[in-house]
Amino acid sequence: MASFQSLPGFREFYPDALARRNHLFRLWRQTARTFGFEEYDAPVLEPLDLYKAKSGDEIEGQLFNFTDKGGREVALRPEMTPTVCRLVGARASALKRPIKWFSVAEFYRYERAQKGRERAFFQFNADLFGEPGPEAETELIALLVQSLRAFGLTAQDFYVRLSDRNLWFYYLEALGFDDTQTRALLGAVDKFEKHGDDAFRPYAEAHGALAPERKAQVLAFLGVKDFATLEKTLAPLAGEKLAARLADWRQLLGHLGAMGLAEFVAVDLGVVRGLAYYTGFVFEAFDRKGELRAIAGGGRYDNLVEKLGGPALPAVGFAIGDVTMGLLLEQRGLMPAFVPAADVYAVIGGAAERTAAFADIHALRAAGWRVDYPLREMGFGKQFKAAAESGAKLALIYGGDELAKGVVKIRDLVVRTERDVPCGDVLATVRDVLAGA
RNA sequence: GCGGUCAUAGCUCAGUUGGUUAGAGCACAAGAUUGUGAAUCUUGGGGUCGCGGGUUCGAGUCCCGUUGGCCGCCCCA
Repeated sequence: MASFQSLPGFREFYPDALARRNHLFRLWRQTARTFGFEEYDAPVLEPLDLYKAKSGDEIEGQLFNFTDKGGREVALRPEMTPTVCRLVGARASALKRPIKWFSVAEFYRYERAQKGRERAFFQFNADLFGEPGPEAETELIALLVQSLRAFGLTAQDFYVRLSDRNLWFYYLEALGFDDTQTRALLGAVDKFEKHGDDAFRPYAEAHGALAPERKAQVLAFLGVKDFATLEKTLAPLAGEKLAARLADWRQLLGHLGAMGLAEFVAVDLGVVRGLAYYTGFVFEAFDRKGELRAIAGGGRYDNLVEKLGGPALPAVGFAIGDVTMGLLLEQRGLMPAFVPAADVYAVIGGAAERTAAFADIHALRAAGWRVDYPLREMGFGKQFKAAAESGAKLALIYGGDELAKGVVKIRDLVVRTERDVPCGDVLATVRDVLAGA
């Protein structure tokens, strides 16, 4: 047993685990690029104030933060949003619009590890800056859906719940709630799915118990699960803002439908996301069975770039975490088994043959083929076993008999045939055989 | 931060009311096998039984503490 353990919530990636992680990264990157998003990265360590400015002082309890040797208050990044807002804000006037950026990065949160939650984890973040209309949400939600479908997940496996904090504000304003009450009520809505009526207790303590008819109206809106019901519920509250907002909804749902993504998107006003900085559409991706934590979350945050010192710049973004995503893929049998496979395995007779083999081995590797051979001298039987286990398609046999004739024996390990090839032709022959296969 | 539960080999686990030198399967390695394939047989390496303390003639086993894993609460950007 090792004397030192890794820290709680920090994972070690042995080669098979890293192969699975890289599988996520590879398809995330590939998908983002097909949507025209560009990759960026930024420091892992940031000023503590960057996160306090965005989330308030209480965030400090959830951060890996410390004072560095220069007396700076710093924190390991717990998320990418403030950082990307700073990057984009600093060059906003020089960046071509729309700004479509993504990153794959590790984050750190000082929280208790649980299923689907670690203290160090990776996220795929995608953000679109500079577009105030629902065209931005269309792009982001389409990218989110495709980033999950790319792994083989279907509409039976996951869906995106779509909601709108603006509509909640309009609705509650029309019901006569002021801004403070509205924010408290959104907190209750956020918790309602999990806590039921208890979710309203903090509101009641601050503002007095809700009148039964008011509560019924809140619960009715919270329970809206399709667009027709949404329109019907809002019909009595006609107004210009509301009409324009419903037009945004129609456009967003229509465009997602045109992309063939309707079955992945569910209207659900029960989602508001706890974060106060979201300003419009919000969305979360969940597994259909409801067994796991959220797979992804995102929404519009039109005020954040300015709040963090940049120009006013509308933005929409989302993040997918690697932990829940990995669990879902394992559950659905969609995580491939990654077995490292060589292209060529060299079977080598003895010391003299070894010297002759090295020229070919190195030349093949330099040409891009993965070539393995036994590091130490070994019986032929064992070498052929190793060749088979290496996954190689071809074995190159450097035996005394062959070299005496000036040839190398090439064995096809799949169909089990052999032929002699002149020593000088090995590279060309291997290339022909492997390229043809 | 709070509560529950668990911890024996790389992995999955067994280990009797406390009793000699802690076991199995898988995995890994060597041999059978100095020229042909995932088999088989034989053999081997690998453990301060998470860590620390206590009770006892004697602790993997009982008690206390601690660390870590898992589950739930808080939180979840």
